[in-house]
Amino acid sequence: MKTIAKRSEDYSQWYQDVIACGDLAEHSVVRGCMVIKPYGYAIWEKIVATVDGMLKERGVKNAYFPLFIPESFLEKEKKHVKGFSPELAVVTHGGGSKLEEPLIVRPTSETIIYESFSRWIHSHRDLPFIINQWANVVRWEMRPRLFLRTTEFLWQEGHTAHATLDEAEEYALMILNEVYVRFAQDYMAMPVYTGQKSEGEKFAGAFKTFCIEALMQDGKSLQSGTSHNLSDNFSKSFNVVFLDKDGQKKNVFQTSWGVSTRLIGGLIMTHSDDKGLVLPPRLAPVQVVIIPIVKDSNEEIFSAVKSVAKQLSKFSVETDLRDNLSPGEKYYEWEKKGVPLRIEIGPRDLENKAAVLVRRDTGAKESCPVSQIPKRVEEILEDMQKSLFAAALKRREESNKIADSWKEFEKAIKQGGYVFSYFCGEESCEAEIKKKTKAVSRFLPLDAKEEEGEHTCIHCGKKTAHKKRWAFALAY
RNA sequence: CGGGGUGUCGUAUACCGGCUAGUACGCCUGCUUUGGGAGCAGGUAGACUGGGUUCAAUUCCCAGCACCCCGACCA
Repeated sequence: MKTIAKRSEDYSQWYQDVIACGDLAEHSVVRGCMVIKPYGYAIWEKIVATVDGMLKERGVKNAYFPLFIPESFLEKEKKHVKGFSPELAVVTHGGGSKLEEPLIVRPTSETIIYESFSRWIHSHRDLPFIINQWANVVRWEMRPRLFLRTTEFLWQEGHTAHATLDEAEEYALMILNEVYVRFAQDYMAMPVYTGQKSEGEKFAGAFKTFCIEALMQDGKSLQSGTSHNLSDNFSKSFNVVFLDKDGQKKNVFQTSWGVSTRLIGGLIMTHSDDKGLVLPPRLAPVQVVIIPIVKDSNEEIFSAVKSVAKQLSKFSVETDLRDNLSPGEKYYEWEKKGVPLRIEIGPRDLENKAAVLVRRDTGAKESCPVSQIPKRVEEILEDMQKSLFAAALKRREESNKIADSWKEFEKAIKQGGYVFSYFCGEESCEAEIKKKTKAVSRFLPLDAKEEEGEHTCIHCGKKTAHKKRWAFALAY
């Protein structure tokens, strides 16, 4: 039987074991690519349904653009192509002959979408223009890891055009705060910081990159979603112009934003334990599993199981009636799959007109009268959703550190978690910090208060531009 | 892409320059079982790929590929 490594002993192995034992995904025969198995894909489908719903509530419309992008398109935005060229997959042949112009398998779709924007947008009346697509993208990453960094991954990418820079910024932040933060915290139960990326860390071609960032159980940070204010960087290259109210032709200001299958990696590393996957109730493909404990009177037990399942029809319920497995084996199996709540019904319970409810996160067991089950299930799932978030938040807060000297900084980074320090923001300085500590700046917190006075960079000692401390951490 | 490591049934492993590649778990069939990884019986399935050395290669050598770890890259 495949066993799960302990987090404390081999975190990386633990991560892979949780995925294998949870039956989420496996490596494909193609380098760096994964096969997302039905149970793992069901989680993704829940993510898609929820995020898509949140976007649509905000007036976002879905569309679909080609997988292939002419090479010349990428080259139109210099920083963009420079940032992405090392990781591109290029198609040189099609239909048995060499292509006139190579096609890039999209690593992201700004270029091909903005070519369409240039033909679709004419007037200030067309703005804001808002499009999203759910798609696969390909980035030839050097070091793939299931869900966290795969050669091909699934995501949504939203693209907008606005009349002004301020409006673009506002929109980028709206998506970040109202969609990504809320989804991460309310559905994934994963606490996130919002922040702005440094020059060195921002998206290739962006004016500003905003992010949500979450702390994993091994003390590393995971960028879990991004929202970019692209300013008019791309609209100049792709000639996306509109006739403004004042009769002037102007370039649009743009945003792009995305979350990907990486979220599943974040979900795993936020909640799961040494027994396997732990899923927040709101994203669990199976929220409740009912396991009969069969003695002689099978029929009676089975009908009790079915009747309880029927009462719980508003939840995703699975009844495990397999007769070749002992109850214990079923417990282990569903625990590895992270099912939030297990209900056991056996002869003893039948006598008491009750069932045993067992929570996945705490292992707490309780006997519950049959008539109360729907209410209790609802309460427990809600409580679990909240307490998973609270536990993750507590873990993050307890590992947060402030460092105002280099010595403190080096020590704090080694301990894991976020380290908050003043920082000049310069790329060269950041590169040196990385060389010395392996840590990089993760973000300049959006909601932190500015502190009066002059501040100097933790590393180079230069006066800082911002009156806030940056968050540094080891990162995925 | 640089440095290191690993490739044996689905998983974990054993042995071996030569004989039918062994074991456990899994899986399949049947019966008996079922309150935390059940029992019996029968069955299924394997040397990453390609070259080389050799009378003989899963074993030794080389290359490729894949995975893992450390860097650089990254949602």
